[in-house]
Amino acid sequence: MKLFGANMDHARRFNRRVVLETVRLQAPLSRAEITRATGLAPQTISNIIAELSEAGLVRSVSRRSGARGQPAVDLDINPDGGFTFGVSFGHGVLLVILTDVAGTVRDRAELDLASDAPEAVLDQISATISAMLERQQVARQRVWGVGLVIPALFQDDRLVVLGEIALPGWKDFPLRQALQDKLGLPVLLENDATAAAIGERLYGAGRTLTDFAYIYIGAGIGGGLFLRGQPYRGGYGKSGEIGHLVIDTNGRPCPCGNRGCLERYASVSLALKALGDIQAATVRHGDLDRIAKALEDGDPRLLAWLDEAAASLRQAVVMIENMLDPQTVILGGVLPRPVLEALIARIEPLPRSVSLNKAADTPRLIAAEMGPDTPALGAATLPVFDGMTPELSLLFKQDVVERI
Amino acid sequence: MKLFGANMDHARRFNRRVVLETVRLQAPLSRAEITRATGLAPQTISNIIAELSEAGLVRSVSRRSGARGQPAVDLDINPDGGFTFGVSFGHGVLLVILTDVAGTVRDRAELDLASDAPEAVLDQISATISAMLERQQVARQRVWGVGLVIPALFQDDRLVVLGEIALPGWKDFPLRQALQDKLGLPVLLENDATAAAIGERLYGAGRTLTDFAYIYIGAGIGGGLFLRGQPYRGGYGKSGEIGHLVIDTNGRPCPCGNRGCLERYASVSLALKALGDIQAATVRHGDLDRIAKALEDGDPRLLAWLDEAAASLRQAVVMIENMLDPQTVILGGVLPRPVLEALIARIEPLPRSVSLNKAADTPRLIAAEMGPDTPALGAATLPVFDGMTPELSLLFKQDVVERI
DNA sequence: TGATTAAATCACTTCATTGGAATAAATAGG
DNA sequence: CCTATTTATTCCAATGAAGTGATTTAATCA
Repeated sequence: MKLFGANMDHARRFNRRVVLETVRLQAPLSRAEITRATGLAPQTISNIIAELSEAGLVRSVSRRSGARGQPAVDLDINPDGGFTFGVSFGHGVLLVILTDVAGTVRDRAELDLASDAPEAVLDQISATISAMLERQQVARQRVWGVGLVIPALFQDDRLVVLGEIALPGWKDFPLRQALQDKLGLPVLLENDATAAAIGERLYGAGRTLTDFAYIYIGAGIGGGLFLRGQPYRGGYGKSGEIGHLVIDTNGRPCPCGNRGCLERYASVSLALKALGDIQAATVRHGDLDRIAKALEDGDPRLLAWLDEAAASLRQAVVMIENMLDPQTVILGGVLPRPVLEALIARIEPLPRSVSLNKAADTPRLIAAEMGPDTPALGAATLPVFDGMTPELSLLFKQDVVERI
Repeated sequence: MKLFGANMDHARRFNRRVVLETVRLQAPLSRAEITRATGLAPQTISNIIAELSEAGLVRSVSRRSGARGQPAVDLDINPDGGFTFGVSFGHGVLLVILTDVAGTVRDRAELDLASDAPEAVLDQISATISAMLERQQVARQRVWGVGLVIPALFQDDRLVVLGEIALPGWKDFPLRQALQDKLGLPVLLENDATAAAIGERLYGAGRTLTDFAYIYIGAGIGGGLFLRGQPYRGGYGKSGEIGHLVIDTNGRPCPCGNRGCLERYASVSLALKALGDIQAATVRHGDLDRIAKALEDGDPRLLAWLDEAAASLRQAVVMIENMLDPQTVILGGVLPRPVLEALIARIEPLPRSVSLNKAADTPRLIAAEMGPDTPALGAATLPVFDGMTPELSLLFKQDVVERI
């Protein structure tokens, strides 16, 4: 265990990030307001803003008027300050999204995967990204990085399989490094749930939260944790495997070896099975629309699944609350919004937990704001988070790419 | 949400703590070794050590020889650098412990509580502390603070009750502030499980760990989390309520309103009930010896309790692992060591979880090292942790007492 | 004994934040 | 319309933290 000391340079970089994050969350705001928000001296803010403007990350938007005194110049994040790609695949579909640092989607491509082989998939990703840069007239050096999301856990960039294997052939493939080498851009690898949590934190329901748990409903169930303003990946990088929380000791057997795991009751695969889809191990194109349609039609098979999923998720929420006492629990994933809302309606009211006593204005369970593109959107936020978020410990890491 | 900027003074205080923590964990070591461990410049370390020696926190112990070059001067923590008190009560007994900053117990007093009224208890604590300072010839200004542990959760220093009330009459009493005013010393309040986790982290089984969960077996069951090298208290300060993890959906009803909570299967109270103690809601003097004796005698009632407790704890461990992927889970509390070991032996082997794939040299479940005085010992570590641990965020807090 | 090696310190430099004074640009009030 | 007031921002020099490079100290090695 090595503890690193701090120096002026660390403080400098940390402060740039603090200012950037403050602007991001509270824009539009003036230099004077940043001063008050950060506790730094006005002169310091002036210097930092000058630098950030120079770098094209922050821009002046307007002069305020109406109040006394010299009118404040409002600042916000310059969307053209940088771009990131978000890539997700694993549902038989490859989704590539180009966003700017303000979180706006600039381009989007949805393709059928040509092959299941790792090399072929990487080629397809690379070609799509190059075409998109060309089409949007974005220079490669203005791209902060590429976020890659796969529905699995990993440790040191290698897949870890618990239970059934979602992606055979990928287990020992050095995915991140291979893509990074091919693209010449920094690549960040993350599991779907954690990426979604980061996305909600940057642009969605978790914007102002520091501590929350994200329950991700995809083909399986995943969990992403955000603790003390940072994603929590656990001692070995595999935290949030809430799909295997045991909901019913004598319940359905699970490939993981236990019985009654959450994932055996609430997942998109199971919803599809309930609707009569036999090959529902992976979620394929159009499946989500089918689920939305079934809800609209009041299909009793879907409603039965909803009830069962809600009952098991209710327990999972209480367990998470009792263990972590988060500010809130966010429920999200690939489900269409109406289905998600129907699910939440059925989960409530929640039973007692430590969260009962908290301020009444924070609901215990809320819906994620990103839509069904969640995996790719979450992926796209990874480089932004990595380059913007102030956490001194980040600055000691060797491989952090500094954008400021 | 307010984000604070850093300045040189923060870096300074942070680095003092980094050096102190490095010495604490790796002593004896030389200035040159600290340089290599922290990444700071030799001159910086020289300056910092000079300061810390001046303040009496670090001392030179010996000159090394045998190697070439100028012989290194080994340093370690000066035990006389500071003292802390640890106070626990709530088992009908008041326990006060005096330790130095190196973690050595200097004095210890175990008293029957004269009364259950808050004011009377505080008077008794205050008198005991004064007498102990007198007896050990320690000046009050050399005391870093007083740690106070009670077997309950709180939010903003006020008790939060979930289920049965352990300490009637205390609910809205401003415990921490009242004791602090009475003693003229900083008082830190913590729940039993988190304090025990901090204690294990500083001096026990968690010394070299950054991420672990502590399962505390007392009258009830509590949990203390240590994540990224810091105690995790949750969004509202009540994390770790693992006594109410649901182990069996259709199990025994719990006063919290749910069924099958862990606390209904594994706790000292239940062990005592199993041994025929009718009034076992609170654990009283001598009860723990009785349990140890029952194990020695092979009392079948205790063995049955052990089996049941082990089965439920086994599930809890797996849930914690799947949710947080900690480096390890530490089982501790007030149980006598042989009983604790018998319990762990019955919990193993653990079923599958994400922790299966981790390095084989780290066991998934280990026993805490502090003995039955755990609550008071954990309490005593609170001021040490608060004054020594390097975490930049701590330095932004207004009420942190700086010892360096 | 002199060369070599490593630890620790001395004198000086670097640089991000800071503090105080100065400047700019609006409103409020007479 | 003019002046006082208020607030935002910037100029300039000061502060104080870590860092650098040369130097001193004290051991082993040959």
